[in-house]
Amino acid sequence: MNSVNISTLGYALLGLIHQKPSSGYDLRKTFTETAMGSFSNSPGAIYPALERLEKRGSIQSEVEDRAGLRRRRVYRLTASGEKEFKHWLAQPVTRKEVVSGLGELMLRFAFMEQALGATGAIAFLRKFRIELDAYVPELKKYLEEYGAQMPLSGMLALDSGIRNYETLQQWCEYALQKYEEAAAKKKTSRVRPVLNRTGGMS
Amino acid sequence: MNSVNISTLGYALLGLIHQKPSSGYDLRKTFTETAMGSFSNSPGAIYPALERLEKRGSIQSEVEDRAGLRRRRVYRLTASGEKEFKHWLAQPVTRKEVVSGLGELMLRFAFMEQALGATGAIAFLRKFRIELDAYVPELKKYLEEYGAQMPLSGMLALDSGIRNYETLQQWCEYALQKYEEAAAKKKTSRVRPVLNRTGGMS
DNA sequence: TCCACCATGTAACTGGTTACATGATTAC
DNA sequence: GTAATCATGTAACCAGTTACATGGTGGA
Repeated sequence: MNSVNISTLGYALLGLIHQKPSSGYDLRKTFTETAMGSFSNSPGAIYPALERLEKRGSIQSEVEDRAGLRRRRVYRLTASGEKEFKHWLAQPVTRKEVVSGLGELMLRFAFMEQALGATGAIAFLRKFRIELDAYVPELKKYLEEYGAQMPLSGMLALDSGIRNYETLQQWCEYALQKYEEAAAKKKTSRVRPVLNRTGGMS
Repeated sequence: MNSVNISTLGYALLGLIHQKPSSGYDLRKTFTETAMGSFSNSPGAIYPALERLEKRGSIQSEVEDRAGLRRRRVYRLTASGEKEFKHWLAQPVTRKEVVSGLGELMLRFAFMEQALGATGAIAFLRKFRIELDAYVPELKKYLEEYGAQMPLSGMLALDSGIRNYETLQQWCEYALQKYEEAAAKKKTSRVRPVLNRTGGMS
């Protein structure tokens, strides 16, 4: 538990390593090949970030020396790293993040279930919805007040932002519903619920 | 025309100064009070950014010494600054920006009309739509392929991203329509079109 | 032989964050 | 006199970008 903060990239790495012990190369591949493309896959970002995390004691590495292939340094979470990761996940959704940190917010949510379970995900969604419900009317009011004196493209840009937040509101409802469904299934069948693909995701 | 690149914040400043010559304090206020809240309003970001822009010759300052109030340094665009600004605006919409630079993209659009006119805005929207139309199916395919093996929250996070891009597609249509309307009005009435507020923005 | 892929690093640079410093004016 | 607002700066720190370096393995 060092004093310096962990960056968004750092948490993304913690989350992926939490899923499965990985090497720097694995992580880079994840960033290039999966939908996490918003993160940089450059070695100059990832390897130093891993070093920092190791230095602060959140992860620890082990060199895997396999015949043939080049040795790879595989990282796994330490107990304190897992604690930090969960603490990050459990952070309440703030207004500030809703305004300018949506990416990190969604990252948190993506990792949430695996580390905090459905309960954590639901709590997150509820708080998120509250913040969205407070923010959207403000944006609309702003558009109404100043829209007329803006050039059309400025007005439309603002409108685009509002639409995005409204879409998030709808998404919150949808996601909460999905969790309710999953909970109901669990209750009746006593079996780990399989994803219900009816109704079409997206 | 220095060699170093201008950051997103730099372009945001150029755009605002292009609208109206401003002091650092004015610009900070804009970031705190308007919908441009995603930019930092900290003096440690803005004043150095203004200095850099001035050093490279994109803006130039003049100290306004008004009786009573503290002197303020007011910046305005130079000819070369305006050229750089317009060049940035005219940049084609790339896949990369669609994936991880949406913020800058919308910033560009917001400033577009005022500097490049409706023609520029329309060209932007068309290219944007093409990139979105190419990207959205890829995301959906990815969700279909890997969604089942992801935890529900991961799947939902991805779904949220897809919804956002779909909303942008719809927004593109809407925006293009608005520009067509504006063009039609201009043609028939030969008057600078007033914003049509019917149909409800957002 | 040379390319593609596996795999890890380093070094220079730079822009943004946080926090502190300063000082004038207006209103209470 | 003191708080709020106007107004501009500086300094330490740090993370990420770009680009380069290195080297092993397998296949064409």
